[in-house]
Amino acid sequence: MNDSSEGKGRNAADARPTLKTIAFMTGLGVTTVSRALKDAPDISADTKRRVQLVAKQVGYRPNRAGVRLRTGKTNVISLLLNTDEQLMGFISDIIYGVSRALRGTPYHIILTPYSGRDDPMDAVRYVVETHSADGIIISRTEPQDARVQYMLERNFPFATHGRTDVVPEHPWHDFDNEVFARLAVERLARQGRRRLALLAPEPKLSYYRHMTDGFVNGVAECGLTEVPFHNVWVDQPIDKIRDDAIALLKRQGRPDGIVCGSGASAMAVVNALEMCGMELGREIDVVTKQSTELVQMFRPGLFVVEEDFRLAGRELANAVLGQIDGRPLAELQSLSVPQSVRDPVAMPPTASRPSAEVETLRS
Amino acid sequence: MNDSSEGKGRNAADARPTLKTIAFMTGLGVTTVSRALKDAPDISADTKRRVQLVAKQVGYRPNRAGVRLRTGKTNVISLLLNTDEQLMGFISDIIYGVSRALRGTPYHIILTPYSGRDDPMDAVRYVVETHSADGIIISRTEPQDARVQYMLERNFPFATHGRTDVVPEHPWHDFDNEVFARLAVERLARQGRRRLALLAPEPKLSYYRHMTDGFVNGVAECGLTEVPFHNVWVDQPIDKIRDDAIALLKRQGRPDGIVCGSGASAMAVVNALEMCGMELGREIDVVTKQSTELVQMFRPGLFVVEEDFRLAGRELANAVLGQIDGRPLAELQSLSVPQSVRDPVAMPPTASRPSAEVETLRS
DNA sequence: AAGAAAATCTGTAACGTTACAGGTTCGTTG
DNA sequence: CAACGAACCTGTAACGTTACAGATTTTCTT
Repeated sequence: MNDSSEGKGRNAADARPTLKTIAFMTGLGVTTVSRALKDAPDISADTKRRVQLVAKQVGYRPNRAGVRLRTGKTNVISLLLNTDEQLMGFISDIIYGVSRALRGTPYHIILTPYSGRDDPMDAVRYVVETHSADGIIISRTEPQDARVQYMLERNFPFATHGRTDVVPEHPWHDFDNEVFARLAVERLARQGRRRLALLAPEPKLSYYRHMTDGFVNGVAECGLTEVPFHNVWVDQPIDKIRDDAIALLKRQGRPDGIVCGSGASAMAVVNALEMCGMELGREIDVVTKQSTELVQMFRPGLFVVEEDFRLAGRELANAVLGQIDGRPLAELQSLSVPQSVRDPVAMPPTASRPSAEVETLRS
Repeated sequence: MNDSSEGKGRNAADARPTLKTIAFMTGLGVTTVSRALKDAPDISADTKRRVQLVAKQVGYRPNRAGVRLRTGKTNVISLLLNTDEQLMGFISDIIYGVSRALRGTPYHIILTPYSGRDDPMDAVRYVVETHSADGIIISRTEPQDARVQYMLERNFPFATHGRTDVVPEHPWHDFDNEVFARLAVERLARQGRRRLALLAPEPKLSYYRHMTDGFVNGVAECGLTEVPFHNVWVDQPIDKIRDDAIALLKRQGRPDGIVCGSGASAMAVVNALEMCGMELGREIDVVTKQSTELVQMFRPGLFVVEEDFRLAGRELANAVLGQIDGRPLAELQSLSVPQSVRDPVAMPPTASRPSAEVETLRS
């Protein structure tokens, strides 16, 4: 036994206990304590129990800096966030989901924000180069996403919110925007609407294609007409969306149905309707995504499809963790498929809220 | 010069450069390099320049784990978040503000979420005990906030979103809810409203008192009547708020003006109005806070007061940093005072948005 | 010219952890 | 009874950094 082990460190009550503290208390070596705590095979069951008991008693918690320095493991997941105006709406839900999935694990969540003016690559590079996290979660993926390629090349664990076309494949979670758009179109068709417009995401993003595909196919299958509504995206400033929507509604063959790719943009569209003196549900119907009940509460006349960002956060977190643990790719990819469009709520207060109609499929 | 310094570490191109790398390249000792990089007085200007040049060339970045282990400094600010349903709305803005203020500093943001079911103290204790951050930001303060007392006793740097009555004082940022409520009441009075109700925050929170004080005084000064609206709080489930609001509006002497302590709750209230067949601006007026333009866009008939959570995030971050740097308390407390109520927007599209009418006073 | 002081630089140790390469003890085998 | 192996335990070194207590050289003083 190392006789100086008690003299040096202030093992008194005030300081945080370390392996050394426990080693001293149990009369064991530091190495033994370390191994006992991680249930190594070459430590006797007896010793393990003893060490673990003492460790719990004194409230031992491994020093993250020590572990990180020695092993390189940070026990951190980095959430890369685009902190621009309209994009921040649902991130709180994603955060919630991620933090829920990380509960009970040693992982911390660290935020690495970047604004749209920066190169999104910089943030990724920073985390990878300084190894300031064990895994990364990114969103707003593009079909050929440079960040994805970068991380794949460097074998850095990550998961994306949204699919990509990059090969080889990688962990992701996605909402099925194709199904969303098709459901929306079909619903509007059943309402008797014939001329539909789509407020789509930014064209460079992966899910632009999904959503427009679903929309276009739906329109074709239902024998409807698409009213072009271009150069506007769901995450542009809402003033701009509103103004463009007004222009759209004042055009010659204006739409009698609009599909909105996000809750916030739907607000702008509804605002535009009002300004044009149109009434939701009469001259026109609108289908939108909603991630919080607020959207439909504020505008009972809207058709909505639920998108659960908390679920997305959980799935994403589990995907990165799975990737870190080397689990097979198939388990790390999941698609959340909307099941139906919820009708506008009736004026008499609906007491109970229908449960979310979304289920997760694993590929 | 340590001749083995090149043999051991793989100083090749792939690995991250460390002090040792630079020491080898410059022919100096590791200590000298360390000191040169932090501009220590006992290093010649010449050497400093040389070292710093090389460091920049090779892209040196101090290893956080090394620094943290040696010095105890984590370079992390922990944001404690209550991740319950209605509370998450504006956190993305706070995060934005915090991350903006931390830009260019070595600080990272780490999230420490807790749900309402947990003791909020646990999260604080965890961070303080494991020293997993250099400073903490908390919100939802109570007049005698246990977390504040705990951190004060342990001399742990922090800042609160919301004031407390705890002595000694501590760094905080707050929105002046008293002024908000008074402005709201006065505006409603000028609209000719006589019977006002307040949808206040949870009574145990600090700002419950501020807001009710402002409301009650305003009502008294304007010679109006308060319609009691109790046992409902702004951050309760919005179904509950809506239902209670309906009950309120069906009561005998129902209000003709309502002040809402949050944007989300205002949506519930407006929804209730509709269900009771009342029209915003005719039988009744509503004043609410809005942190995003969406509120008024979606309901142009609302009176709103802007509350800037991004500003709050910035102020809070600067307050913790200031506290860590030992700056005087006076610089670490700031109050954001609303200047006026913005009137409902006219139906013809208002092109330019009036600039935020909020300024920050330092005490 | 000798000594002191200033200006620069450096090695050692330590922060807490774990990989690795031994130790020691004891029971078993031939 | 020597040799072996299994079962357990342990010390050393290293991860990258910085505080500290010297070294060494140069520049003043007197």
